[in-house]
This record gives sequence, structure tokens and C-alpha cells, in this order.
Amino acid sequence: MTRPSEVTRDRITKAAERLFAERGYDGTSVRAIVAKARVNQAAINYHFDGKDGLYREVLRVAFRAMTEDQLAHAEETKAMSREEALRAFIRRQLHPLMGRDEYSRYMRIFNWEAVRPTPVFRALVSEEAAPFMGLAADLVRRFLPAADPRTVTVASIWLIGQCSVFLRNREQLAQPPIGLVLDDTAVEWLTGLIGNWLVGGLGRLA
Amino acid sequence: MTRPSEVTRDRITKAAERLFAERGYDGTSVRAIVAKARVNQAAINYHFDGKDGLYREVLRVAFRAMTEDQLAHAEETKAMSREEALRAFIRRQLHPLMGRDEYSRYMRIFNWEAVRPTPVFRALVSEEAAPFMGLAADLVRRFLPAADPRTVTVASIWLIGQCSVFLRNREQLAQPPIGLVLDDTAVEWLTGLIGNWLVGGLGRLA
DNA sequence: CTGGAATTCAAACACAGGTTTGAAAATCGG
DNA sequence: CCGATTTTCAAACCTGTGTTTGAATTCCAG
Repeated sequence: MTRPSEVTRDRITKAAERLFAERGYDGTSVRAIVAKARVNQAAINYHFDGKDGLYREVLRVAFRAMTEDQLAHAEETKAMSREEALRAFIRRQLHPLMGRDEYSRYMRIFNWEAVRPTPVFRALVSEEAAPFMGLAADLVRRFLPAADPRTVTVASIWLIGQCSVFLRNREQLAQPPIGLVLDDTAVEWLTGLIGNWLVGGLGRLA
Repeated sequence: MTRPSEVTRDRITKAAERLFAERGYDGTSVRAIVAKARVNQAAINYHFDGKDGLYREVLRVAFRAMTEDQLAHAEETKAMSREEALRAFIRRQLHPLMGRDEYSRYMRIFNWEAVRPTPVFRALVSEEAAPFMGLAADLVRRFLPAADPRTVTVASIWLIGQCSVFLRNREQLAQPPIGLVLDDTAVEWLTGLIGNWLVGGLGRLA
């Protein structure tokens, strides 16, 4: 990390993360990034193999930050009952709602992708999402042991979607008429709510 | 309308509306528009004074389509009680939720603007929104006769925001876990709900 | 030290995209 | 029909932007 080249890499990713969050991929020029990072223009190509590669790296960091917590607790989940495990999953999924600034930036980047996904994003998700999706699929299978793979996939996406609605619209939901300020107790409450919907829903989905 | 130049204008706006909705302003090139519209490249500059002018025109049409209904019924609202008038306002505001395809496109365009507003959008809203905002302000003043102008403005924006949350997120809200399919009766129900929130809120805002 | 590898740098390249141009074609009132 | 006006057209222009280049500099193991 103290190696001089690492400093350059770090400056670039920091600057890029902020600019991508603020202006989106298309709205951010390489020249703007190098200016903010105070590095040479060619550095992005040298270190990240182009703007796409840099964006890919930023997305990867953001994606992992949003999923690492979930993956780290995969083992201990297996000892729980399926209902407990489901609620633990949802709780960890909603956890970034109470997090630090960088999570807000990550959500902003994902929001850009929600309006119109970039090829880089699609590619990353299709490779990087596998372990995380596997986690959700395992959970689903505990409710639907006889379901075919396609059903499990759909149910997994559905499960994750339940939470992402609240993650993606946090800023809007915090405003009237909803005024949903998501502190610790509110997240716990929300977890119970979504948990009940899901347990009911998954029972009927088989 | 059958004048040949009108045909060209119409083809361009039709094509542009679709492309802007699909890819956003930055993601849509002039060359893509003229290809879809099957007109010459210079036509956009000739008829609309550039890409900005064309976008402005598309936005204007979209904006007016979303407000014309409201403005057309301004007179008859005055005869109602303030509670009736408020509910009528909300009902008309939510009306596009049940509308045709073009409204979906307009909402998509506005959603692009929600992530990061373009200068063209900001400019248009600041001039074009006046009569519509005036309508909302009149309504607010019936609840807050003694409020200063700044309070009326804030309250008006707030009033409109109540509805736009549902308009903007319609596609997401229609999916689980909310599953809010907004047919006629649902809009009526939603109108009552928001109406109650607003009557209560405006009472306390003074 | 020192010599090869890694890194930084300024400049140039290549291309996409918005706009301009000036001529050609179409339109339309008289 | 005619002449002026409007409209269309292909081509060029110009700027912004992602990338490449090759030399200069810095780093670091031996």
C-alpha cells in the first residue's frame, strides 16, 4: 500500500468512485478523473487497462462491500432454523442502510446502473454474483426442497429484490410522505415485516 | 400538420422521445435520432436549433402532458371546499398512473432527470412550472391563509412530492413486496390516503 | 552502486458526436 | 409557369474524449 504505484492506484479509484457516483459512467471523463486524482492521464490505462477497467474495479469494490458481510456469515447460518436464517439474511442485507458514506456512493452508482445498466456492470454481476446468489439459493432451498433449479433462481432473485427496494430508494423513502428513517430499531422492524412476507410467499411458491 | 416540414418535425420528436426515454440525454446521439427518424442530420439543427432545443421540446411536451389535465380544471376547483379541491388535485395528479404508453416514456425521461438533472430540464421547469405551481400554491393557501410566501412554496412542493413518489416508482411499486397495481379503485384509495396525510400535515405546518 | 524493471509523463493519435455550411431540391403564392 | 422562400442534403468542421506512444524518470533487488 505504501508502494508508490499503489498510491497512484488508490488516488485514481478514490477519485473515480466519487465522480462515477456523482455523474455516472458516461458523465465522467478520464480527464476529470486524472485531474481530481492529480495523476497523469495515461495512468488509468497503465494501471486499469482503460476507463472500462477502472469502472469495473470500482464496481467490484462496491459490489464486494455490499456482499462480504453476507458471505462471511454463511457458515453459522447453517446451524439456525430456516426462519432464523432467513431473518438473519434480511437483516444483513438491510445493514448498509445504517452504514457510512461510502455505502451511499455505492448505492448511487448502482442507481445509475438501475436506470440503464452498462455492459461492464452486466458482465461483473454475471461473474461476481455467483457466490452471493448461491447463498440466497441455499436459503430458498430450505423452504422449497423439491423445487426445480429455475424456480430456485427466480425465488432467489425475488428474495434479494425484497431488500433492494428499500436499499435503492432509501433517500426517497426518508422523505415525506413516508419519512422512513432507518435506524437500528427500524431496520429490525423492517426485517420482521419482510421476513413474514417472505415466509408466507415462499410457502405458496412451491 | 400535413405540411412536409411538419412531417419532419414530427418524425424527429417521435424518434427522439423514444430514444431519450430509453437511453437518456447523454446516451442518445443526434446521429441515432436522425437514423431512426429517417431524416437528414442537419434537420435537428434546422428545426430545433440543436440537440438541446430538441430535448427541450420533448421535455415541454412531456411536462405539459403531465400538467394540462390539472390546469384545465382549475376553475371548477374554486367552487369546491378546500378538502374536496385537495382530493380532486391529488386524483388528477395520480391519473397518469392508469394512462397510456406515452406516459410511461415521459416517466422514464423524468427518471433520468431524477438521477442527475440536465441544465435543459432545470431551465424548463423553472419557467414552465409556474402556472402549475401556482395552482398548488392556491390550494395550499386555502389551508394556510396567513402563511408567508416561502412557506407556501415549500408546502406546494411538498404537496406535489406526495404524488410524484408514486408516479416515479410505479414500475417498482407494482412488484413485490408491495405489489401495488394501481387501477381505478386503487388510485381512489390512494387519493384518500394521501389526502388525509396532507390535510393533517398542512394543519400542523402553519 | 547499478542495471533492468516498473512507473510517470507530455504529446499525439483516432474517433465519435454536435454543429455549420453552401448548394440542391422542393414548395407555394401570385 | 415563375421566382422567392422554405426545406433537405452531403460533406466538412471542430471540440471533447479514450487510448497509444516513446522517452524520461523512479524504484529496487542484487
